[in-house]
Amino acid sequence: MADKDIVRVRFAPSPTGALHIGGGHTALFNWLWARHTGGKFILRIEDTDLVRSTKEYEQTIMDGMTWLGLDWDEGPDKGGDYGPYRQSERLDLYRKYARQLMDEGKAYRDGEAVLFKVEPGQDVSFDDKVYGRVEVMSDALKERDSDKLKDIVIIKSDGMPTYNYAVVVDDHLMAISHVIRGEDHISNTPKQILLYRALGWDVPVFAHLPMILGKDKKKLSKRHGATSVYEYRDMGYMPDSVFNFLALLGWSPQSRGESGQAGDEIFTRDEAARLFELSRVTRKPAVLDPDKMNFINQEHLKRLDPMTRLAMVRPFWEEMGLPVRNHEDAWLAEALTLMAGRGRTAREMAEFSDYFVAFEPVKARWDGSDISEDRKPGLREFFAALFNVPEWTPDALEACARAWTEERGVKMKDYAMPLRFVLTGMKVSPGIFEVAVHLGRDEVKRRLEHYGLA
RNA sequence: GGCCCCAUCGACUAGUGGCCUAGGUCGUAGCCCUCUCAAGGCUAAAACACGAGUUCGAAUCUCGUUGGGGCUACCA
Repeated sequence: MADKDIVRVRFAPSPTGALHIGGGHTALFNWLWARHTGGKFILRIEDTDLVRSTKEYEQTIMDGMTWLGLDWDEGPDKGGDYGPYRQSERLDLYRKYARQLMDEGKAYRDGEAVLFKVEPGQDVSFDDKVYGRVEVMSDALKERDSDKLKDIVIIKSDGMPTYNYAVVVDDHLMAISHVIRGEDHISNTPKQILLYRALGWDVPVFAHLPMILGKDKKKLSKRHGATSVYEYRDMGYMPDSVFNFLALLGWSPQSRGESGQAGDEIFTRDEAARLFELSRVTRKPAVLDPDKMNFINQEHLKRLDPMTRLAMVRPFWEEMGLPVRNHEDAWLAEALTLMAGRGRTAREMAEFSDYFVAFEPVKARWDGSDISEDRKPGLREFFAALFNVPEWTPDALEACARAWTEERGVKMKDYAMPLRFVLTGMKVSPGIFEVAVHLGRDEVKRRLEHYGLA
């Protein structure tokens, strides 16, 4: 069969919440492997938990994946040759194989439920692509605090299949070649292997991924702050950055050259897909480091072309209620170019550059009262000199300011800082002459006049 | 409790017996640059959990200890 060698991987979330950072990590590695090998990436919705699953969450998860740039080839919304892709729509399949197992005497009814009989003494070890050989005997599948072997529930009393059973039926029927999932599933694998064997099916290749932990080394949860990918979006992180950051958790690009130097850690999705190797995935659980996330985001922000950067920042300016529409896009984009390297997220960039969009925020945070009256004449003189510069460019303004202050034996700082406050209302900003030039003579004059300095 | 997995600087990691007086990145500290803050450049501090063994030689192999994590649901 020609299909035999093609890689088919899947991400199988439960629609019981938004796309979690851990889920995103798993989806990402599946995507990486599919794209690296030219295989297929399948999205399957595991909605057998009737009480917790909702269609809204299903959509939210798909939106989250799309935001991250993880496109799938087959799924509930796209269809495909192996559908349906929602477990709640595959109930007849689960019943069919449960019946087969019962007919063969491998499973039995217990009330409304169906249990699979676990026979002792079976070697259910497997070779994990990441963890290597995992040795387990079926005798380990015991009841808690007891030596009794515990049979596996495959159909629940409500008629729905259990996770361990449905996943086997679906992965086989959907011709999944590699099961790439979180390390927390390593203990479930032996049970699934038992089921594959009983059904007479080949087991897929398993590859478990290290867990993502919080700063306290505990499994990531709400306590740790942002846990859904949307929270990262709302904080102003770029999808490319979250992707890049997540890819670096449990994997690193091959060192390049004989120098032993590490490969570049800032990369695009396509570069990651090209470089990705399942064999280079780590086993150690990884702790999420917000500092590194910030750094990676800043790097991606820096590499953006001006108009795309504007598209990232604009929503935050709008959210702040600034009159973004009063300006040309190119002018706003240029303002953000001046901000280069300042701000680690789009939100920070928006907050640190609000004075370009409007004068109101400046007035709101600085009333000018900390400039004493006796300093004003000198400042007015300085600003007047600036306005006399024929060429309104950063270099010309700076040259003028430098000459003017040197001539009088005063510090440039004592004049540049007041100008900074007048124009931005902040003590930090890009080079103040660049800001002045970008705002334009008229606007600078208007702001100076407001503070009685022109 | 039982079973399974893991263990290199604060964090992410490179490393598969000699190339390691352990490399890179983030973060931290200092210096340079400088109208501020970033950015950028340079420098520094910072790790093989512990104990046995195998070996001429161990971060790398084996065993044990300790410490983490996961599973042990008619949740997924």
